[in-house]
Amino acid sequence: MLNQLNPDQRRAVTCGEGPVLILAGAGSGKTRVLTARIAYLVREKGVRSDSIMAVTFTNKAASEIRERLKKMIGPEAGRLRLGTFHSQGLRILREERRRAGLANELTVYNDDDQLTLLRQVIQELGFNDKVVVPKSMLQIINQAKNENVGPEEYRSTASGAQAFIVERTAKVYELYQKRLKEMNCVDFGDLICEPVRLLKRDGRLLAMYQERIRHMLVDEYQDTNRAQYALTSLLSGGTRNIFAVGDPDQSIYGWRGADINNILDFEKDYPDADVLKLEENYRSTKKILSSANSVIENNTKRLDKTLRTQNPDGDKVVFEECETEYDEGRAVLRWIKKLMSLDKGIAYSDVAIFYRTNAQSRVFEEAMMRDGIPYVIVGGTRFYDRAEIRDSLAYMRLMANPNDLLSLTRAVNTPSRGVGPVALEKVRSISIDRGVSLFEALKIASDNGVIRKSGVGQFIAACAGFTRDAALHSLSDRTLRLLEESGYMTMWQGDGSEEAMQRVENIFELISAIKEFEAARASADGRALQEFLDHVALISDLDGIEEKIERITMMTVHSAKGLEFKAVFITGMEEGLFPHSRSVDSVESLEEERRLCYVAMTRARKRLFLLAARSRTVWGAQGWRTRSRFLDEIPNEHIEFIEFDAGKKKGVFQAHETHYTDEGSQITGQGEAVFYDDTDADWRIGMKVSHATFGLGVIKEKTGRGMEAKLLVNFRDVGVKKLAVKYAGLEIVQ
DNA sequence: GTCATTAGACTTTTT
DNA sequence: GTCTAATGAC
Repeated sequence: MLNQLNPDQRRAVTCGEGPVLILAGAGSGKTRVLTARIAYLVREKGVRSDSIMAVTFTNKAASEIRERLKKMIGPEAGRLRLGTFHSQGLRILREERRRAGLANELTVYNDDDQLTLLRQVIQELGFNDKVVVPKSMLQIINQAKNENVGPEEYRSTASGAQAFIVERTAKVYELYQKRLKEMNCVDFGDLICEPVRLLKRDGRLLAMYQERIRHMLVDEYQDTNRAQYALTSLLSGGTRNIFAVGDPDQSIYGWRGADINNILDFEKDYPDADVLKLEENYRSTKKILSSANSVIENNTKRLDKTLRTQNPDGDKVVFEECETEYDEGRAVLRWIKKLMSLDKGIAYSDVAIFYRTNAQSRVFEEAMMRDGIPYVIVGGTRFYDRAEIRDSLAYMRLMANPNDLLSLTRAVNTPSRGVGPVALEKVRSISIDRGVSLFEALKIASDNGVIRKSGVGQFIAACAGFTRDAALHSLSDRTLRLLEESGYMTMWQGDGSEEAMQRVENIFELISAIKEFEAARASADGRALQEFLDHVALISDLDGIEEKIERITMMTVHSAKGLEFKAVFITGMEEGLFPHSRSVDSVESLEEERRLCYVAMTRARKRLFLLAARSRTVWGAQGWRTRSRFLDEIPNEHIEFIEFDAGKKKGVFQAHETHYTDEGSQITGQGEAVFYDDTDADWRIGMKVSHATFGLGVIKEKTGRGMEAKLLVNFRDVGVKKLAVKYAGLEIVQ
């Protein structure tokens, strides 16, 4: 096992006890080291595998580590405490509930559920949701939870002019937490915060965990937030055997509360820590790697680290500037075809298209579809986010947790069964008065005529059937029957529209997912429902990528982390998109964008293509673009520019399949030419111009077209001026 | 209470 | 250019 590692990797794997930080550059064998370390501890050091906890950020990473370990240490691998932060947190919460003698009912809310609950809470408190905006509240509460700040502590931050606003937000936060608790629900943030709170409050519980966990290993340490940091340091506090692996250059989740200081300050927190670097890259060609290195070197807040490789030089990085986003799609398509014909060793599954925002995927999807190139889009609208799936899950969640008000509200009134806000309020008060669950209260309300409509009777009967048959039938069968007998399926089967049929199909796909889940479980017992719901709450689409299937992969740059492909296309290399416009006003967020770019570039093994469009339609309006500053950070000797053909600039462009009628409506067809007003192309944001009296300047903003355009120009000597093209007599400076 | 229509927001990234 | 939430008519 150790023979397959290089000296640095071997040193990392075999280092002694105590805190260890491994700074592992992209493609340097990070997962391999983490895996080998666990195997080393179990096999060479005789550490019991159930005393090792290893946390990752994605299920994919966790299962990859588990699979590798199965090969190295056999069935022992199954006893490791290995999983995502969130799954480990949930496990601790469930263990604790069991210990406290509470029911196993616990529902994990995602951000949609959070938002629904927040809207209710804001209304209940009598706030105007135009002033107390649910989305902002969600953001503030999530952020507080990332930083491990509870409602009381949040309230104590109030001071000065902001005090009133903080106080108001604290009220929302407080009631939100109260409602969650009443319903036996937790949100994503709670999965980390709540265990931390429990461990801090209960010294005996903490001692028990610290006794149990002898070794803690953390993957992607640069992406941990304060709460996750607290959790890992608490749990590993007994032995201080914390083995953290990460790369500060790949920290891309600052917006989600990741605190890059957790890794940068590791040596401060653990002065006796061993810090080791892995700087040999096994993935990319020299040209790709040094291009990526020269981009990331522009960041100021870095730990000193330079990746090197013994791989061949490879081909130059290609940068192609296209006219529009549709041309960008065509350019990628053309390159893919070219790659396939040139290199017999390359398969569709070796190719990936990356973009900064999900909205960009559409054009590529259309391009691939037109030419019959098989593809898969990772992320975007998730399967489990579709309305019909969320409905079905609401039925299931209500069965698992009869106090889950949100799921009850959704399920009981989909399809509508005459239970509006008024009836629900009655149900709620029955539940409080008689001390019964919400679902029980619904039954009572239906029996004594508070709710008259017959639909509710059918609903309750179907639910009762689900519970009654628990011992006789599988979860998947019962779920299907629940959806059929309650009248939910009929709701969609009624109309024969394409859309409704798709929805029914999706529901059957959910049923097969349940079947699959049941088959993978060792035993059939009463916990299947709860476990399935936990499973879907904590998975993402990324976990479902099947690598062997012959198709190209399209995804956001964020989802690409941890993956690698022979050929990578990074699209939309434009200012405002990459770096994103919402990230350019602060150095911190700009540097995060640059790290994101670095992550994207280092996914490529053999070929790297960068693309940009000179004009792009955003929010339904076309706008001119300047190319990304990151492109200028790559040395010229590594890059091959395929610039937009300047010869075509004057005159007429051809060969757009989309064109516009006089009324402005869009027609898609072929063979029609589209004429561009070439005077319009003369003025682009970022372009250098010269004025007779003001001198040299750069165009900052533009309204209008061609000679009618009005420009905002930042002159080198005299500052920003507003100019009308018609009168200004500007010249373009090349 | 229900349904259809409209207005508005949204598009940075996700466990 | 798409989806959702709010609104108003019945």
